[in-house]
Amino acid sequence: MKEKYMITSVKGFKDIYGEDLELFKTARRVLEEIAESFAYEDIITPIIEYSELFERSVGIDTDIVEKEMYTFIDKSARSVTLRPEITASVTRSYVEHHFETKPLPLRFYYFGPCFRYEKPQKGRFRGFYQFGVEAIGDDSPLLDAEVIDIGYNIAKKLELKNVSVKINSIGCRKCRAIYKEKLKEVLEPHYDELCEDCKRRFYTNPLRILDCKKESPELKDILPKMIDYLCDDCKKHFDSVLDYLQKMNIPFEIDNTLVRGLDYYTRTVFEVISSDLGAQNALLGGGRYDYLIEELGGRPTPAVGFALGMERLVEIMKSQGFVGRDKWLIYVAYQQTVFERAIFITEKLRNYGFKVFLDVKNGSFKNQTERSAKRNAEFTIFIGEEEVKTGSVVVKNMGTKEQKQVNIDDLNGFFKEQRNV
RNA sequence: GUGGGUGUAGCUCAAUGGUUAGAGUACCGGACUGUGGAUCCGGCCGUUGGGAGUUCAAAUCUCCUCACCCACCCCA
Repeated sequence: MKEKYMITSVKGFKDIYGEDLELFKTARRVLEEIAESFAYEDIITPIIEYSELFERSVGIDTDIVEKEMYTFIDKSARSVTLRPEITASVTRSYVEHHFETKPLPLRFYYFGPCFRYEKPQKGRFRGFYQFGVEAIGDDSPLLDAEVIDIGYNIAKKLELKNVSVKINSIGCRKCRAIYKEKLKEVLEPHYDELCEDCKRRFYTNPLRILDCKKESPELKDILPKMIDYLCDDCKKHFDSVLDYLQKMNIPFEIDNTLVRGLDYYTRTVFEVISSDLGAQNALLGGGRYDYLIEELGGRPTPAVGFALGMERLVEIMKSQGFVGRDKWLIYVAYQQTVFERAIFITEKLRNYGFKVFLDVKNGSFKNQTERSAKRNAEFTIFIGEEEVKTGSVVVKNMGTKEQKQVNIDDLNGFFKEQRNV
């Protein structure tokens, strides 16, 4: 009871257990099934990488690299980092193992923990799990649409309410550079009207001013739209992605203010957002990253993907009353005098594949029935001297309170049948 | 890094600056060895997050600090 010296989990890191873990596991299973159904292949990469990987991929000027990485010097004096995201690792792996010699595009999905040293709040932690997909080696707009389709299917399969798909194009390095200049040109006369954050953004990342919530609508109205500045190829690509989405019956909203904070994105960017998430409303986010592979030393290779926050997904499922609890449990109540029969039947049922609870406490049947109820068992089976004589057990359905005598040899069939009801 | 909110028993919460900080719930035991989470009785549970100060007297007032939550920034 003395908690003075209690050691807690590290700030921003959480234990996952109980109901949350059930949802977590259910979600993970569904995500992987969907990715597999799109013929994506699993890949596991290390949770630690040389720091340079993220500096070159995520971008040296981004918040993630500037102040959020768990970076340290290992015993051979190399700078290593706990991964803040996984796309960089997958592309590193692609280059390192010469995956370009395989039939392209390659399609991967991944799942694992990530680390960012941030101030925790709703939907944001220092240790969190990401699921994601990456399709590498083709610039077809159909591949963009396919990746978005996976994201949309996740929401559909898990019956998520209040979610929507937002999409935008931020162009390639040619047209985005032109757009940035134009944006600054228009903003310059209004520099003094900008909020403190935007004054900084004006120099670091002017695109960010687009989605600032503080700026006046009048100012935003005069800002040029990226779509109007896309080069012919980017425009064609974006229109084609939208066309595919329509043909695939995926509802979406074009959001001209959608820009993303990682440097590697090009052309298509998208998010699936939920109103159940608070300020951190993005369930998943991603886009195209056509320059990343060559940035990491590979030959120029276009790619597209997204990452999804598991904790956020679980949060949505919880707020929508999703039940993931596996309640299938048989509680064995027995009289102490027939323990041997009880343990025999228990093991038999376990071998049949059922989840069987054998209490270490014995007590009266009343007592044991109470314990069974507290454990949320679906069934209680009673084994006493009478049952031993007749070679049967009494099975009680704890939900309906019905009970019936079942011959020991019929138990497997009986419970199999119950499970299918 | 910057703001705001909250810290009292495992959990949910009480307690005008004034007895030994209390309830409910959970847990354990008994009533109770052939059937439901009940009821009754009993037990266990606190350096009031931590530290300093004001005061005859602090859970309560002041300051500092820590933790959690929420928001900004940014992101999954």
